[in-house]
Amino acid sequence: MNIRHLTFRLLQVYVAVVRSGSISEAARQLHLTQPTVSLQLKRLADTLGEPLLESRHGRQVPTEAGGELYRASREVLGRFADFDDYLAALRGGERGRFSIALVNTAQYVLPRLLGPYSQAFPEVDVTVHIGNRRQMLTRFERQEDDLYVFSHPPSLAHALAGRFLRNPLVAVAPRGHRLAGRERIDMAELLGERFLLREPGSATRMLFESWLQEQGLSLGPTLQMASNEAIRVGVAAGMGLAVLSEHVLPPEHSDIAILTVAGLPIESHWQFIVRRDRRLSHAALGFLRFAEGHLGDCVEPRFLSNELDDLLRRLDAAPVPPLRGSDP
Amino acid sequence: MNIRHLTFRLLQVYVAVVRSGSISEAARQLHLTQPTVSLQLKRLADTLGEPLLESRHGRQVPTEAGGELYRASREVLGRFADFDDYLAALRGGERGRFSIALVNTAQYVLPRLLGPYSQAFPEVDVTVHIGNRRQMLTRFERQEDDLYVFSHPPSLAHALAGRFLRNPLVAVAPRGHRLAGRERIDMAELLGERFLLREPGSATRMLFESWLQEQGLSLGPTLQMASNEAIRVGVAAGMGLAVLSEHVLPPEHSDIAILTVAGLPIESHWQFIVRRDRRLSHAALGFLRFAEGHLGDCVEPRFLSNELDDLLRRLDAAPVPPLRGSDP
DNA sequence: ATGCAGTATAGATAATCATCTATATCATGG
DNA sequence: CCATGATATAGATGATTATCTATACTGCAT
Repeated sequence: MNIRHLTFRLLQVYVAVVRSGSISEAARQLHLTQPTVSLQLKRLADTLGEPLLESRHGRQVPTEAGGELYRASREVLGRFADFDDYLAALRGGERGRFSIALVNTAQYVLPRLLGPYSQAFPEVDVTVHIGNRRQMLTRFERQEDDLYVFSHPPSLAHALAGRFLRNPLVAVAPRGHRLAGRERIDMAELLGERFLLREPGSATRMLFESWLQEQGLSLGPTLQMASNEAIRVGVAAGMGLAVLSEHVLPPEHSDIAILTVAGLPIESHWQFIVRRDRRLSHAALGFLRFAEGHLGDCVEPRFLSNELDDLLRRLDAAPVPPLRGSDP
Repeated sequence: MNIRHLTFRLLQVYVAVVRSGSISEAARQLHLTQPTVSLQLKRLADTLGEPLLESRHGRQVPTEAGGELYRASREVLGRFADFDDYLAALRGGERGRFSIALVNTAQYVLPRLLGPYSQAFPEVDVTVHIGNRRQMLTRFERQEDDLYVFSHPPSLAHALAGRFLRNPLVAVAPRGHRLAGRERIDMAELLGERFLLREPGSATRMLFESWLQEQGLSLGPTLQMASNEAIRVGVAAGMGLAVLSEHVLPPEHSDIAILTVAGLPIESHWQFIVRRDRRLSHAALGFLRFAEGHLGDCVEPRFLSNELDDLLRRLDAAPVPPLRGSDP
């Protein structure tokens, strides 16, 4: 038996004949002419090198070999029908996997979205990578992930972006700070104090520093800590002041005060970034659609800024990369 | 996904690529050129409508859909490899089925052959049909069986025959019969006695009657019984005489005497008959081969008359009917 | 940067396939 | 025995496939 000439179509035809017990009837069912089916059967029997059917009392009945072929065919066709279902689920975004890379600060909010999403799509494997802005940029350049969350995206030459959440940076001080509660503090009044800063490469630090530069200000003494949490706790403990994303503060933050500094909060937005040169996994697309529809249910209204519909529209329009996929 | 254009060959190629992680390497293994394999992959991805491979660090790695396709392909190819094994077993006669139709009298010997055979080929299903000559002729004409055992075959226009066993018909009488033990009895001396005969349509009866006709004799009173066993018991009980196949008599038959009538035993041979217009099942062929080789171990030497080698040779030479098989 | 190994694309060709119509053969049930 | 429905065969055709050689692109290692 030469498997090379074996076609799934051939098996389908054969199964139809065995089922109906008649070549002509199978031809009708398959919308083919009777000679076509006859010939297909002959080819099939030729490639297998065994007779498959006998006509008994006018009905086509499988021989010994034919019976086994029928069983094999049904299994095999069934397996590929399953595979087809799998593909459909994959395409519908109900199944599959995607990876998303978050800038550190975003990890305080994104779970609010990812939680309900993976509740709704339990068959999708999500991998979340977290790091500071610089690390995310590296991942982005190496095309390691399906989705990225940045506040300020890198060059959008090969990517599309869609804002979805406001990310205000506020100045914080320990609860009992002398300026806590005062209106319209001037930033210059704070420069003498020690500031707790994230590491270079952090988006929060980058935004803060460029804002300072715009104002023509520069900081006094600083202390560097590579984690928002550590900084928050540090501020509460009186180590100094800081500028942090409002998302970092717990809803009730009795040990920390937000200072109403003129010019603050620094407004920025988180956005989903999608590379245009990498085929977006169906699951990732499904997640974006989910985010577009359910963002309002997952985050506080004051942070809402959902421009994902626009992103999705542009993704639909984007030229699809070739089917074999490209290098990540 | 359009299953119509899916080929087993295509899956083989795909599996080779996934296994080796390289298109060029797969091409080498398959004795194809690299562009051929590239193109096959493209076609495969096109018919499935999903990218299947991504090149990661220079290796071809399946995507989500590709991984599932790989699993499906392996299962499916494995299933057909099994089917191929099955076919091989079928062709080797190690497996399958055949039916054999025996003239009544032959049922006393054939089990000696069928027993060891089905011991040796436990995977073969054998169906044995038993009846008198007339019934066997009907089955033969309707092509209902793979093999037939006759003493005198019907027309051999569409069949081949091979003798394998002597079938002497002897005259039997109850133990104490007046002629028991006498040498050279003349048949005429017995005609006054009642003869127990099989039914018309029986081969034994036919042979006996045509022998009588040759001798210019005719029987006196008769009694008809449709079974060799019944006749044998009847003779032992003194109901009359009979002419029976020697095979019908048990090895020790103290209650019955064989009369040494001049011109008896009537010599005949059982033969296997194979229709030439019906494709012989591999299993049946295997049985004939087994019989040819093991007949000597299974029956008493004095009955041996093995001409099956000749039959087998002629079977090999016979033109093979078309693959789809013909009507039984 | 340079070259190599791997991959993709283009263009060509012979083979095979799927499919048709038309016709012959066969089997079966009145 | 014949009419009818089922199957096989023949011949034709356009589409698809398998496969090649030649060449272009691409990314990694030197």
